[in-house]
Amino acid sequence: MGSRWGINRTVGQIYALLYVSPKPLCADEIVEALGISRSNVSMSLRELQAWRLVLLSHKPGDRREFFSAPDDVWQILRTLIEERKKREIDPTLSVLREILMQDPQGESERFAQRRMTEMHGLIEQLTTWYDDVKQLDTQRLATLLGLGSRISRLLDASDKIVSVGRRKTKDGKGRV
Amino acid sequence: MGSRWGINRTVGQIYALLYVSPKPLCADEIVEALGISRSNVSMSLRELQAWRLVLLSHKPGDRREFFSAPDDVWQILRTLIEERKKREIDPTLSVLREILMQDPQGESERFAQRRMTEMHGLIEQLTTWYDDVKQLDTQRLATLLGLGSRISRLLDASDKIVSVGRRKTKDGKGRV
DNA sequence: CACGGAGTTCAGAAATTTCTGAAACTTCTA
DNA sequence: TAGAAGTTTCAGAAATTTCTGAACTCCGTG
Repeated sequence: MGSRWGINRTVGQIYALLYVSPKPLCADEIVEALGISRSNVSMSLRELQAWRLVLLSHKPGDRREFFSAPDDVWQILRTLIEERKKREIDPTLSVLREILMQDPQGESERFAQRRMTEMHGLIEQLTTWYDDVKQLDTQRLATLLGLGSRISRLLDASDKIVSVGRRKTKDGKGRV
Repeated sequence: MGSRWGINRTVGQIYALLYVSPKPLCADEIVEALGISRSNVSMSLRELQAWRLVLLSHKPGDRREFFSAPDDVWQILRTLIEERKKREIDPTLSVLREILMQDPQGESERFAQRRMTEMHGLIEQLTTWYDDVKQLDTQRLATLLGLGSRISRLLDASDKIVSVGRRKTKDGKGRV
């Protein structure tokens, strides 16, 4: 299924298996379930650990390691996004910053820099927003999502809250 | 640079080139600039068109086609997200739905279905939210992003707006 | 209606990514 | 300290993806 989450096919398969499995699995159980090599499982689990997507557990008197996915899907999503940001967005941002440090040579360079400044600004706005929003607990996040189209009306109200500061709002409608 | 946007390296390079280029380019100019084969450029441009990421233009008395990226980065982002959703999220959702139609056989199947229901719910919540938010014009979207951490406080206020309906809010603070 | 420039197609080559088996390593136990 | 059970590593094999050159289509022109 969806193997375009920044991880490869096998890793995805293993994670899907752990996700739907009612109890933690050990490496050999995964080998058997998916028909892939032991070493592949080992490397893939290592990868999942690097992504902090799996939980490790042990049974008393058993040396094997058992793996499972977190219970909370929201938590999984948060981890996934956090890791992707770390691996993809952050490096992109710093490359962009480096380029923007240099002085542009000639007209087309200037244009290119302007464009990259725009791109940088966009990404930075998004990550700033994300860094804020990720602080919210899942409950509130769900409320925010559920708000949906009403968000627009609310925005108008917030224009006032923000611009007028702490003064009382007169109504919930807003302008435009 | 960032070639993990669901498109391949060359396509990314070409798009980056178009993005920073002050004027539309024709296929041969891209060949020359990037040192890749004509056929590769042709196929990559085709791909970019399929993603609706490029604009096509012509010069009078010239049969060649000229390509460029939209001026507005926000618009580029919107298109990118929309297309990825169409290609990745939507198919995932329908596969999930299909699976959830079937009756689970046995205990572990039941568990698996519960898990998939959770996943389905999560994705649906996110896409519903997205479908709403994408209606907003860029101006408002920027405001929403800029709101950042204040969003939390606002959420508490919105609890009231939503639950009390259209009545006037007493202050912008909220509780907690 | 043959020519040439522009664009496209596609089979195989090249590059990249992923997977495997065999050997090495680690711990625990007897 | 030998060995059993589990895990890890890694060089090369296999699979997949991407790229290319050569042939082809599609116009408009002289």
